[in-house]
Amino acid sequence: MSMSHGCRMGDVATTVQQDRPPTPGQEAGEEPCWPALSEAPLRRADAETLAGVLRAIADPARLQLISLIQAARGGEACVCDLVAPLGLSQPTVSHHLKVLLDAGLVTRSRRGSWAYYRLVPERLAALAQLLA
Amino acid sequence: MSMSHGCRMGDVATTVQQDRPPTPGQEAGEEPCWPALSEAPLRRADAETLAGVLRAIADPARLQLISLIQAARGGEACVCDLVAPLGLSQPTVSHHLKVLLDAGLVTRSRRGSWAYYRLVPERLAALAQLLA
DNA sequence: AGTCAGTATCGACAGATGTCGATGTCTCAC
DNA sequence: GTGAGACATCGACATCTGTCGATACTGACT
Repeated sequence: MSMSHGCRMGDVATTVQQDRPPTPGQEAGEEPCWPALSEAPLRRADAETLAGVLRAIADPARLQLISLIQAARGGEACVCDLVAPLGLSQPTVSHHLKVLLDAGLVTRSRRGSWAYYRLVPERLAALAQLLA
Repeated sequence: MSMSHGCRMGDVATTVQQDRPPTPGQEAGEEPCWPALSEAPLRRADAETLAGVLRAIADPARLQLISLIQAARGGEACVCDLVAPLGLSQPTVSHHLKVLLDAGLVTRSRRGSWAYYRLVPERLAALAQLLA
């Protein structure tokens, strides 16, 4: 009870994380859905969850990362392609990507020694719908 | 030049602020518009601007404030109505409201000794469109 | 005038966050 | 196996941020 909106929340920091390369068909099967901002008294716990995801994109470096990944060939980019445009150190870029990954906004797939990051558009769309 | 998107940015922290009560017809005349996230290489300055607005809503207390204001009678609420539901001190609530105000997400109008806050839906909508 | 209620600002503090260099881990090529 | 390259993690640091109590401000009502 008390969850009037018909979608499960949670898993802000414990999402996708598909590190296993042999399971590529797993996709983002969970519909990304949060309680709409307009649903009257937003409970504190829900607000924390939403804020967690929003905080992930409320950073200039991470916004640039999202922009760069989306504009990249095939909609994916490896870390090595992102370090130079951002003008930040490789560890810092890796850190930001992890934040986006934990928020479920990007997925990671390793090919060889490269790690390719890809957006999860449903997640972004859900966020957008939330504000509208 | 270099601003390919046809809308002006800036004024993240120096917006609306319509404190003058005798000018009520002034509304949010400025169309709230930012460079879409999909417009290829997001420049650092633009990313900072966007992050500034996003950071304003990336906080549980402020999300609850937005929710409460929207749900309030007449679409507006005074500080006294917001302190109790949030479970935070009055100065803290005032602080959060100022953050939202500086981001242009709410407006303030004083009537008597009360300060009524009201959402700027266009601003929220612009933010939503940005992610979609 | 004086008082009081509603808000805003100030100063201080603890905790979170962005950043880096150093180091660890993994994969491929030789 | 050795080495090199790509990436992640760790530890440390400076800065930002949320929170509060104390205080100042503002308008209304005696």
